[in-house]
Amino acid sequence: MSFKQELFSQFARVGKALSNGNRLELLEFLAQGERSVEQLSKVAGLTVANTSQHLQQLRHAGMVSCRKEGLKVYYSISGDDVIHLLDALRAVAERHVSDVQHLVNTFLTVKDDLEPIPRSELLERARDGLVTVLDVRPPEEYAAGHVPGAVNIPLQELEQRLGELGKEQEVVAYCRGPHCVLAFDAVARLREKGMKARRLEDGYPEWKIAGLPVEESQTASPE
Amino acid sequence: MSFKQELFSQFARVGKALSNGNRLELLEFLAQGERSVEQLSKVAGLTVANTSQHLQQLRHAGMVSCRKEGLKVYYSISGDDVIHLLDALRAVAERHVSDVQHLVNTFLTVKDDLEPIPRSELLERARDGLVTVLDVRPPEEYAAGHVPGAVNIPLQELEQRLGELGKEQEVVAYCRGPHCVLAFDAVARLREKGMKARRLEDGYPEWKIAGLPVEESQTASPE
DNA sequence: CTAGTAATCAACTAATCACTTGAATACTAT
DNA sequence: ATAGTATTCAAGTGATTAGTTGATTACTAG
Repeated sequence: MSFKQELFSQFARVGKALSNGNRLELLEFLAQGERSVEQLSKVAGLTVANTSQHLQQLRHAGMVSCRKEGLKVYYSISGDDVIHLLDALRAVAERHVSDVQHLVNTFLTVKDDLEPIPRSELLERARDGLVTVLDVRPPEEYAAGHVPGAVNIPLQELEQRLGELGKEQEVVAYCRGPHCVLAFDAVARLREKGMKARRLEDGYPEWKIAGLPVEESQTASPE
Repeated sequence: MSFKQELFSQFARVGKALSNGNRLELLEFLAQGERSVEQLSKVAGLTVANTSQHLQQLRHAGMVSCRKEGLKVYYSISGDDVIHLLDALRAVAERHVSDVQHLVNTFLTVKDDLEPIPRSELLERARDGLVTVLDVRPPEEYAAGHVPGAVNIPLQELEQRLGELGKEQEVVAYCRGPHCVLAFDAVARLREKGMKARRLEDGYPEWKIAGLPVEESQTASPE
């Protein structure tokens, strides 16, 4: 029954795509929207050639697709099922691998205080002016699409631009996904300054997939 | 930001667990219920030592847990989220990796005729006596739990025991999971004999997770 | 205590993988 | 054409992985 083995090794090809930390990081960035090879290589801290190789593996596993436009090649996640797969992977890692829990716990000062706010709640509370929505991703990613009304302050600039956020107002921060550290970090820093801050559950890709409204800036890269 | 890298490599550990065909096969068997190392090694066609090593990797990734009883060590899937992860993996592989589709297509004579029947439909149609439910897994797995009223005829015996299935009655076959070949094979053979046969969507683990009723025989291995 | 069984461990080989480097391709602008 | 840029290809190296084999541990039955 060689058919069986063939089949399992095809599945394993998808598994292999998930077996490397750098590839998972690339996938997390790609979950934001399409990106060029160069952008991805910078953000993941890899050489361009290496990034290209990883992307090709992901493409062979059917997880990303690419589109050539002029000189640049834009890669993107090839379907919502891939995002679901990534979330399922995260769920298992988070629930079972105690090291992950430990990492998250030690990174955050107080865990229980950091309950994320559900997506469903955010929209109405933002509309009522009860919270300020803070997008801590880099401007390019913000431009490509963000939660309506969100203020964009990249993490590096947070300390200087604290004034832009109301001292009393509760801040809800979000970033790339449920385990992107940016929002965790932002919340931790805001809390250090004595501000009320929470994290949005998950991140922008999940928000978008959930069918909630998004806003795009004019400088956005083409979708 | 070494925290980020740590985190991604923890996720990658789970990904690595999914990166080998034999491990995926072991997981599929484990999705049926708990199994001893020896059972698993036989069914996957691996040596006991090698099986043990794979199982330990899975355990490190938090995907399976084990329980020692006397001489034997019984492994089992450590949570429903693991089954969801496996399904998400399958979904991506199936949808995107054209080779898988090709494999499935060539293996089955006519694809469009082989639409699986949804779980929800099966129960009522079986109750009304419209279909015969056929479990083509080995007797041990059948004994450990099966769809109520299902007839157990392992694939090898199918040809001889054809008489047990009504000639006119439609047969719905199921096995271990959405891509276990047993049910595909059974349907193909029954159709060759001119019988009406379809596959149940997914397999037994998904049935059980969906909270649908199951039946257990007295010879079942402990759950 | 002894023999026997289930599982794991330890040491090893062949294969695969991640990453680097330098060259090649594909496209754009001058 | 020519130079310049983004990406891919090809070849090589060190690290990791899959699987084999034989020894070792943990337990049971006589």
